[in-house]
Amino acid sequence: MSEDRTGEVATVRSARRPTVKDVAAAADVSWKTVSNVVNGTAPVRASTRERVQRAIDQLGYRPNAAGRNLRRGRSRLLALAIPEIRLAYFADLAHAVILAAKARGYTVLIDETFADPAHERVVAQGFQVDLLDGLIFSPQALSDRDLVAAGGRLPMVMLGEATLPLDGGEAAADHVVIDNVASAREATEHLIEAGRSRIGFLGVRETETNGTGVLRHTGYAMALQEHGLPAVAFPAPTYSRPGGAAAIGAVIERFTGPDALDALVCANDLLAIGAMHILRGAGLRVPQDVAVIGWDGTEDGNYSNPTLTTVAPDLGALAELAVDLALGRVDGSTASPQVHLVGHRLIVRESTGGALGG
Amino acid sequence: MSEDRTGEVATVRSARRPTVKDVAAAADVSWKTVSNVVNGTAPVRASTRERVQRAIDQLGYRPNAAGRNLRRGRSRLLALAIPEIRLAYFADLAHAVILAAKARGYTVLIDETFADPAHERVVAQGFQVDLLDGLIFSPQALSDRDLVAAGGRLPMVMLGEATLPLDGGEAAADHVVIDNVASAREATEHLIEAGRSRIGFLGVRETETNGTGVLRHTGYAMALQEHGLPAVAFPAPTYSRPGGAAAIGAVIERFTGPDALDALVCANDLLAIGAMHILRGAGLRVPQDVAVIGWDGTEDGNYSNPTLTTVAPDLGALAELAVDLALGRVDGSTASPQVHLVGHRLIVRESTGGALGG
DNA sequence: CGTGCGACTTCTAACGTTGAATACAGTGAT
DNA sequence: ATCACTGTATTCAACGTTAGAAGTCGCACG
Repeated sequence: MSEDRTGEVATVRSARRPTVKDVAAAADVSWKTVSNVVNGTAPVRASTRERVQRAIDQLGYRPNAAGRNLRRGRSRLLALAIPEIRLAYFADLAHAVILAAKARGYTVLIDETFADPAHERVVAQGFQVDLLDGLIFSPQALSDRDLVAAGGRLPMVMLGEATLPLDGGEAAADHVVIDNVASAREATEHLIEAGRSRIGFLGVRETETNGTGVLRHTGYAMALQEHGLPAVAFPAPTYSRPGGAAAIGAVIERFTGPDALDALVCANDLLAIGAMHILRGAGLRVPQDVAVIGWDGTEDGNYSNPTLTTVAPDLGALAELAVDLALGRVDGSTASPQVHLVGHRLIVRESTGGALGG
Repeated sequence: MSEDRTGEVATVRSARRPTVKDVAAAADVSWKTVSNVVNGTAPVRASTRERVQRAIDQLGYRPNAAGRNLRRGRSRLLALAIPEIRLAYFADLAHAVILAAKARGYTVLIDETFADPAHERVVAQGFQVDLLDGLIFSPQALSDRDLVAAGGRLPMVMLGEATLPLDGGEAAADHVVIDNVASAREATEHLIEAGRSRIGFLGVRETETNGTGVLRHTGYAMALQEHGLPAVAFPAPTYSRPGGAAAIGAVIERFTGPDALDALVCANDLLAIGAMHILRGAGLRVPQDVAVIGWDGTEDGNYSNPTLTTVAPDLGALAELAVDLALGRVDGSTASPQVHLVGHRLIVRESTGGALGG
């Protein structure tokens, strides 16, 4: 009850940050008792606990993370490495990962790799300084073998399969992905059922041999082949709106004339939106002249004009699984690395003939 | 030259993480020399440095952040607290902050507050655990006086003026903002020059008395008053696409009939896109029937249909200034808190009669 | 030949925290 | 009164790093 005269629970600010010892002195107990109060490590008499708590509030004490981490050997920090946060899909992903991590008492640190191989290598090694408990990685430039080879002791979970071995070989690290081939088949079947027959694909990249784009293209090609329809693929420089615009701008003549394409499967929503932008500029109507479909289920597509049909991954499940796998390895699990599939669903909207939607 | 037999620069992985002492043993030098090599603290002979470096690479040694931070009293971590990363503006902002921080040797940790007052208070106190060197905060629920009062010893920089005192009083913390009143006047003038006379505003919020939305509304109202035109404001539940859609959906009759509004100033791009979505659903054409303008300069607006006129803040400058201010206070500057303005520009696109654009 | 310098080592201490082991009451049973 | 016991509270040591001081060694230079 030795409140100071200014009354209330006044926060006292001093130059130096208070340590557990300052609190101990203020509460007239040993610093270990303060630690026990903070961490619930050992039983503390109610009256003592209150006294300590009051001192903590008064001094504005908060445990120092460096000291704690050093002692505990854990930082409760997880990094999420993605190509670029401005891409809506990765923002959605980051959001889901942040939530999943927070639910488990972890904090997320975001690293943008810009698909730079050198940077990805540094990330795989754990950021030059040993700070993290785990890493969730959405690589773009390097394969998972490269990364695991470069990699350090850090528990690492991969997202997307820029890195997935096509040959069915064992994964070098845990992966969490949607079934890209299957979803691409569904998406393409959807267009065929809607009566389209000259269906293009946008989003292969020269530099990739087994990435997401390649797998989606594979599913697309399988569906077309089953129906005896012709396939045609267009490369995209980047998986972005400008990338989609540039790619389609370069081949716009394929959408006019007698053999004009009447549908376009795009490797993601951004490419689709960039493509639609150019199609519109060329006087083509979506979906009347060209049906368009994308991936990722970003909110954009629900408000675009026309609204965009898309394959939406179950990001919540993906993030939770990724975080659990990473933290599992933090706690010493040594289960052999696996590829884990999470769900997806096709959301039909205007761009393939669906309704406006909400 | 005591390479092991497997040759090359093989990465050796052991159970325990190597420490500076392990490296020292491997390189046959004192641990102090290793430290000197890592930090460049003292001159080391080139040959020795190489030997140490080889040991570092071989063992995969990376300095332990906890130990280092504890000793140095710095973590080189900065937090960016924003309402939600999925909102494109905040993703753009995060990107800019991450870049600016990285250029200064800092890493960014992102916290989503969801505009929750309790959470914002915890953030202002520095996250329960003393981990950060500084905080860049885009508050939504609380005023800056609340936050500074709740706040701890952490250098804090505010973005946006959910918190800016209207009375011209001294700021309680550093702020970095664009001139919202002026930019709103420009935006509104732009519509007036384009011949619009019944101009609505979307994006006031009941709970705010001096936030961004309020300031933009102020500039809007000033411009209309100067031209003797009537003003009408619509509240928005959230600054999001669904928020904009819901808000305009509720007042859609104001856009039809004899007194129909012919322009809409929206407090941000997301509201504008949500609004355009509903207008389209109601059979109204943008810009022919209603001109629409937003804020933030997000990429969406450059690919929407129609493309969206917007006020784009200079995010690069904003982020750099914010980071510099935060780090300045880390290094002990005690300049009195100020409001710093950064530039903005009006980008005219289709939604107010401009061209399609790139 | 000593002096001075560069390169390195050794030693000490400290950052703030917490697990383990230990001390100390007070209580109740014997 | 003695002993064991339980509930509290304390002391000790260690996590990995780096700053500083002081000392060692060899070599070049005056």
